[in-house]
Amino acid sequence: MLKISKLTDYGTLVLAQLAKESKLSSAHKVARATHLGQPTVSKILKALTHAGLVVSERGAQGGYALARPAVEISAAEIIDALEGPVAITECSLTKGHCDLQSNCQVATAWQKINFSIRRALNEVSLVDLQTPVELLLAPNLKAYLASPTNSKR
Amino acid sequence: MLKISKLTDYGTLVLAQLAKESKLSSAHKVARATHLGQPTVSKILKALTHAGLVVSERGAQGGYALARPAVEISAAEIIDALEGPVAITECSLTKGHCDLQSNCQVATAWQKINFSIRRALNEVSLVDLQTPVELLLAPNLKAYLASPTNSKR
DNA sequence: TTAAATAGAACCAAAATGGTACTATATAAG
DNA sequence: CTTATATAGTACCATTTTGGTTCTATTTAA
Repeated sequence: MLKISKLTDYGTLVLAQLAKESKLSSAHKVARATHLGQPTVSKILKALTHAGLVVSERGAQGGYALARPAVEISAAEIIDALEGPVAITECSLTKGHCDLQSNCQVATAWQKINFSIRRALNEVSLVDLQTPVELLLAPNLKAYLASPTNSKR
Repeated sequence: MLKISKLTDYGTLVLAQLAKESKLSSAHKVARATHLGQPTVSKILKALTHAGLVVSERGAQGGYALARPAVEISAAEIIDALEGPVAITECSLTKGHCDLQSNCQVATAWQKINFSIRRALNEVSLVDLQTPVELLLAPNLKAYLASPTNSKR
């Protein structure tokens, strides 16, 4: 269904919350602010830390903070951090019993589409994701949506 | 993981196969040509028929054929047919216990991204998907990939 | 009448997902 | 130096989704 998982969605909330704070925030605090379960928030923050999007400090008065300015955190990175590297449809016939190149080329086509989507997601930053109202897409996608061919909703 | 399911991938193979034929093809025949299991191919063809991408004729000598020229079948339609309507990350807080508009706006952002991806997929036709070698993306995405900012790699 | 097909539903195993729990470790503060 | 607070890491489990099969009913050409 080409959907973003709940975890990733939550992750965005969590990151957006961190972006609002200048100091370290504990998982507990973030959980309260986002209305999410604390264990879940912890899990997410661990993953985000592991991916390098967030830095952590252990011990009392410890917590989490964005590793970089929100502008420098992309949607693609968030997805990667929480859903693992984008697993493109792997050719299910890789085991050698596929002689029809034409078929494999089809698989490659999806891969390219996926790759292009990734590129697009690369251009969307956390700031865009938390921007309230307006269109927040990568420049070219913005233009794409604005083009007459695609404007009739 | 933002991945296209195997079924959808298979579906593309199946559709591409139908595109090669001018007459009706039985599920059995398509299965042989694509190296997929016949029951699986049948299931896929049923779904594609249900979605109106394929027409069917029952009885002996029956089979399936594309309902329209391959150019008029989009990647988005294929995904819709085999994975159901694109289920965007639904706001998990819809039940009313979410007062923080700021959070809900974040959810909306993903929805918009998803929507834009859909738009892009709309511009990719089955013909593009079976085109062997070259880039086969929607015009603006093509331009996007070609732009200097994104061309390294 | 029979064989070749699709239609439709139900079913099942395996994988992915969402969420929780538990143990270990680090650190600030009393 | 002890304790409370906090993250790190792992493992676990229930639920859902996915991939694939099977079975029955129906249609139609020969």
